[in-house]
Amino acid sequence: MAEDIEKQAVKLAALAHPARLKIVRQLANENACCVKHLVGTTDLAQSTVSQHLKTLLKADLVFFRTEKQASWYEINREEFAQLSKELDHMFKDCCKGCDS
Amino acid sequence: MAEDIEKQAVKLAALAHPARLKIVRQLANENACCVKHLVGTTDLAQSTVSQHLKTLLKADLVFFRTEKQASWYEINREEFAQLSKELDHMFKDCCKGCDS
DNA sequence: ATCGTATATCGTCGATATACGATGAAAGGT
DNA sequence: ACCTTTCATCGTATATCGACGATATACGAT
Repeated sequence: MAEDIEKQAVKLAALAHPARLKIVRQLANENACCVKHLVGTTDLAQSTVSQHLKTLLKADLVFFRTEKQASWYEINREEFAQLSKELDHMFKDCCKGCDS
Repeated sequence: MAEDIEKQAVKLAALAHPARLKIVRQLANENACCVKHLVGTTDLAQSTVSQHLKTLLKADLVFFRTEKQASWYEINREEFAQLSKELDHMFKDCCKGCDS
């Protein structure tokens, strides 16, 4: 469970930045985007966007695949659903001592 | 909506730390705790715990009241429910272009 | 082979976060 | 009055983040 907390923190940290939230929204709307497209919608440098995507990828919040020269990032809806559920569970007092 | 994103990011950032997640769990289980008690359960210095609580308070994730010499921090369940809902909404593609 | 396009990574730097101990304020107990 | 308990804040040291430009890599086109 201690590891669970670490992973939760990593996921939450990955989302705790306006630029990454915007990227996630974009991905949610289009399902998948290549980097260039995201650069266009965020007005950040390409290297910065790449960095943010790496953060999201490390947190397993997005999928990655390469197609020709382009890299495609796709939203991982399951992880979001899971995280939302965990958050919902966290604040409920229904599970005193169950440590989950 | 842009402000919305900022506030979301602040809340998520407040949760994006193992120590604060543990504190929140504790608060969820006991509804409210004083600082000393939280210090006991986190093996961090008292000043560090106070600092983390300040972060949670700034993000409106907890309530604060003082009673005698003690400070009581109480979980704000509504904010958690709201955040969970927003997270759930975020990854769904049901709202293309609705920007909410 | 060379060029252009799309990305990732590196190096850097200022800003922010995290931890601690020391100090001080508020309130209760002796 | 004095001491203890409880907590917040300050100062400091260190680590991590977030941004950029520069550079490296991969690959298709010419």
